[in-house]
Amino acid sequence: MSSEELAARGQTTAAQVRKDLSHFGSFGKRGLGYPVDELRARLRRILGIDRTWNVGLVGAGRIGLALFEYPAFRARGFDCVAIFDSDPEKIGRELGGVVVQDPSAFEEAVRALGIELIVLAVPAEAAQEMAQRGVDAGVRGILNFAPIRLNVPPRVPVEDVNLVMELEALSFQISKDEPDA
Amino acid sequence: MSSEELAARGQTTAAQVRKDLSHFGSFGKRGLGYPVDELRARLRRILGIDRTWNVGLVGAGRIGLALFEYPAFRARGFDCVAIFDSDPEKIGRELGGVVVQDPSAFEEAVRALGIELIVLAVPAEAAQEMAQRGVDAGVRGILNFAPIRLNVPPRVPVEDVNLVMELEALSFQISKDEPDA
DNA sequence: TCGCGCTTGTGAAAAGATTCACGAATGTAG
DNA sequence: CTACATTCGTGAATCTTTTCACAAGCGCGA
Ligand SMILES: NC(=O)c1ccc[n+]([C@@H]2O[C@H](COP(=O)([O-])OP(=O)(O)OC[C@H]3O[C@@H](n4cnc5c(N)ncnc54)[C@H](O)[C@@H]3O)[C@@H](O)[C@H]2O)c1
Ligand SMILES: NC(=O)c1ccc[n+]([C@@H]2O[C@H](COP(=O)([O-])OP(=O)(O)OC[C@H]3O[C@@H](n4cnc5c(N)ncnc54)[C@H](O)[C@@H]3O)[C@@H](O)[C@H]2O)c1
Repeated sequence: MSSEELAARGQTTAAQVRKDLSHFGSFGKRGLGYPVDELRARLRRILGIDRTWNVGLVGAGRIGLALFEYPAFRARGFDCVAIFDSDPEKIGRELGGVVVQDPSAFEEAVRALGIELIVLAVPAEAAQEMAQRGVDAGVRGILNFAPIRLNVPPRVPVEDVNLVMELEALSFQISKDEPDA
Repeated sequence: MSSEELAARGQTTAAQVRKDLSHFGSFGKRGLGYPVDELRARLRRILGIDRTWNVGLVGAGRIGLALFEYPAFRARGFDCVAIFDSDPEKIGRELGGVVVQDPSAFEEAVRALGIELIVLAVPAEAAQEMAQRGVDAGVRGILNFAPIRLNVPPRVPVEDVNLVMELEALSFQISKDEPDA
């Protein structure tokens, strides 16, 4: 497949595709394009998704459960192996083979199960504490839904999901074309 | 408040704050900094969040309901005034004052209620169709959770939320420091 | 084997974003 | 009223990203 076709599929340009790929190596064959299967395999390796990641879910509330039940994560190699929630009502309940645990078991479970990524879906007040405890226990990356800026060492990447801001981005794009209301 | 202090809070630099703001006008006073209340008011206006937006939720599944019950949206001016789902089990149920409707009522409701934004939380197969129907009915922006690229006219902004990619971004950042596994 | 049609990989150019640095305002204190 | 300590707004300089454009490589068919 040529960079031209990859670009069309990825909503970008052929030059961009080639430059981006060339940053990681030389994948294509001149006159022929890129061998799709091999390219995918090498990109999976570069992205670090050529393996399974053990994920811990912190907070079994509305968003946490929606995520846990979303099959696409496991299908893409992100395996939620533990759930933690402070609500006594929820502790002990089983969800798809995983039992909700008390947060006091967090550090132990991170180490025992080899959890490298956590999804933080707890109220903002609890997020910083759980992030810190996770990092101390060996967590290497955090997907954060709480609307606060987490303070963690720079070696631990954090991806923030802020859906209110996504809506605000829409409202800005819509409003900016209107001189005045 | 000075650009220095704004920068510290926003994880950026003073020069960046000043350049960004200057792009929209001249808000500060030399020697003094920016008047916070007025700055906030003017930024809200620029972002288009100085008013309420009527939002329609398409798909009352796991993620859709989690979003609907999330109070931060209404608190920030995004008011979910209608819910649509094709599941007969769900149609007619009331959730926080809003009744789940059959998708056949979609266009009518968009017009009647003045829905300008929709949240697409339906399976990927249904997303394009509902996007198109929304746009035809007058929807002006789409927050899309379905893992497909929507085809809509350029005047309608789309914000995609792809949580698998967020996790992949973490795995990449973690893996890239390791020469080899 | 040679020529031809494609397509990559990559320097160079262009465009875009960030940082620097300083003149011009602004309030304050004496 | 003047001197001074601040801090904005903004051109110029720097850094980054994207786009351009083309030599070099590849397979194919004659
Ligand atoms: N619901 C949404 O659509 C949505 C969207 C974006 C962001 N968020 C954010 O995600 C977070 C969770 O939102 P939610 O709507 O799922 O809230 P929720 O109240 O439904 O769930 C939070 C869960 O966290 C648990 N919890 C509290 N403290 C805990 C701790 N220390 N350890 C483990 N569990 C703990 C609670 O028992 C509860 O079950 C919040 O920060 C919210 O701002 C939610
Ligand atoms: N659950 C998650 O954590 C998650 C995360 C990211 C993205 N997504 C995406 O969000 C979408 C919804 O995911 P989900 O987990 O909530 O799925 P879900 O199956 O729980 O919910 C989907 C809902 O949409 C309804 N529906 C189907 N066709 C419809 C139509 N034409 N009009 C109106 N409603 C219709 C179904 O009846 C169902 O209630 C999917 O595209 C999924 O890939 C989900």
